[in-house]
Amino acid sequence: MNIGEAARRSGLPAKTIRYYEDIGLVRPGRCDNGYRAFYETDLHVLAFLGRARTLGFSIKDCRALLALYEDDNRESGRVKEIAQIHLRRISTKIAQLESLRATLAALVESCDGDHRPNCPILEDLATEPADGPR
Amino acid sequence: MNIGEAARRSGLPAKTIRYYEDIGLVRPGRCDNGYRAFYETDLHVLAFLGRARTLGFSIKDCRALLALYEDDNRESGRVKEIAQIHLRRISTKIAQLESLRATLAALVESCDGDHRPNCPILEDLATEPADGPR
DNA sequence: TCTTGAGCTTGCAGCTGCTGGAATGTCTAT
DNA sequence: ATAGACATTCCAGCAGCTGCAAGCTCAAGA
Repeated sequence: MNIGEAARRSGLPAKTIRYYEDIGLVRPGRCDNGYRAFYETDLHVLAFLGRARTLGFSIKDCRALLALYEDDNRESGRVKEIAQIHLRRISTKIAQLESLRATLAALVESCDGDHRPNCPILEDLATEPADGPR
Repeated sequence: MNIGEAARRSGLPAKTIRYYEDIGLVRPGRCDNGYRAFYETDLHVLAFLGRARTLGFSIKDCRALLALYEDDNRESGRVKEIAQIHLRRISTKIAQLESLRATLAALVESCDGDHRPNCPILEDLATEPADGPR
């Protein structure tokens, strides 16, 4: 099948599929006219990638997971490990965002938000140190 | 003062300061030798930017906040509005990540993680539809 | 005075993960 | 023959820096 149908069936934009080929995540064949030729196995790979990306795995993670997916002798422990690392990253990110939200919510709360220029939010921005978790 | 000291005192890398000048967020003077010349007001701006970025405001937001910061006739309502929009974005992001974490945690939980190839995580990746919140 | 080294300058490339556009080629149907 | 829907490649751009390279300037030591 051509890239259009592969896109429709995998849920990924054609552009993204070409990009995935560029970086070696998928290897469709080629027809005589130069068009890419996708088979069912390619579709599986594309669906796999779409799902993994939806779950927030990086392209690098996807590459590793895909290699494991295609390796019949894989150890599931390796897969779990990648997923756990990712899970920890997500948790860390959530914690950071929650801390951020608390700070910002307090600032928003403290600001009258009226027509006068007085604004605790700007005061905080101007005086608090810039450091902290980047 | 030179960029090195401005970097030390603002907590921002010199590279970042140059970048901020490039995109017009800060406008230091110049010495005869071509070196940038920072004054206290520039330092205030840099600290302001550092703090705002730490709070997750985009460069675009920072530009708006900075304009308000420098506008004596500002309405604090405008500042509050920007902060509230950002706050909502953060909350949305947190919700997405939490949903992600739940899905991923369930997958991780279901995988033995041993030396055998059997792996529910890979099974999920290969079979669940790729769609959903991007 | 010469040299060394730190600090400054610019410009360009690269990071992540696509996305858009332009110019061109191919297939299908009328 | 021609329209239009597809396909191809390549180049640029998004955010927000960061690293590198080549070349200044400046201050201190031998």
